[in-house]
Amino acid sequence: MPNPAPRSPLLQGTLDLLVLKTLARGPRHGYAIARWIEDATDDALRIEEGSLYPALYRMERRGWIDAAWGKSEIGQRIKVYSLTTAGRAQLRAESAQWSHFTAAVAKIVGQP
Amino acid sequence: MPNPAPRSPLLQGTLDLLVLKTLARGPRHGYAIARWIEDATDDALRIEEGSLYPALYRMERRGWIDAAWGKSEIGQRIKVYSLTTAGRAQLRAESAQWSHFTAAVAKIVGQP
DNA sequence: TCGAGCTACCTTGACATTCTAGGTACAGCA
DNA sequence: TGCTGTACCTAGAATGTCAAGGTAGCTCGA
Repeated sequence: MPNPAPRSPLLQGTLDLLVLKTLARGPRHGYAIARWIEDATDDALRIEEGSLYPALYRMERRGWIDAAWGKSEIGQRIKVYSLTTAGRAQLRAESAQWSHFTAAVAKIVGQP
Repeated sequence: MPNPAPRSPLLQGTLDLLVLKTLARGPRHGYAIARWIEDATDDALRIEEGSLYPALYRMERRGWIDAAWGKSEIGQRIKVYSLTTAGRAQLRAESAQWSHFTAAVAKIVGQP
């Protein structure tokens, strides 16, 4: 008896790349990063907060991003993230890896 | 102190698609599926046996593939997998999902 | 003034998947 | 005889994502 299929976790391993690339356009706070990615992809990519904040924490721990507390225009406390030099290198590496990977998948998937 | 980065798990969620697509070319046994994917991608994709066999078992349980014991040309016992009708539908669905997803990522990643 | 709704952050626990590292068995060959 | 390659399998650990909760403060309308 076939079990139902859960939604497939394609985002796995790509979230870091997306966040790094978003921060490459300039510093942003967490919530804004998620909103920007969703907007830029017409909601094709939805970033859950339960994935985002652990990811940001992880990347900070690895030295790819820096965090600084600040205030939004309306006075809310926000945590602003920016790319470090190591983060920039990581972005290049993950970018290359991503295109390498998709090219390989295309060799299998992209044919009759 | 920055921690080292482990290799990122890009394959996550894509293995099923790769296996389904491989089986769409005709029945194959597990080991041969892995070899074929590695060959077709010039070793860009490496399929570990510890990932492959659980994945095959999973997909069989979900009714996407059928398994049958057989013998290789040199008399080794092999387990030959083939796509079911449900598997063919799943392949179409995952294919569509994959191109949808990569297109969305490209919107973020693929620009200056 | 009270509450609803939004921004913004965070955490816990469950879950799925992959990988490492083992294991078995047998065939062919040196 | 022992090595290499084919072929299958599994246990345990690690990783990452998600659902679902929570906090706090601001704005705006009733």
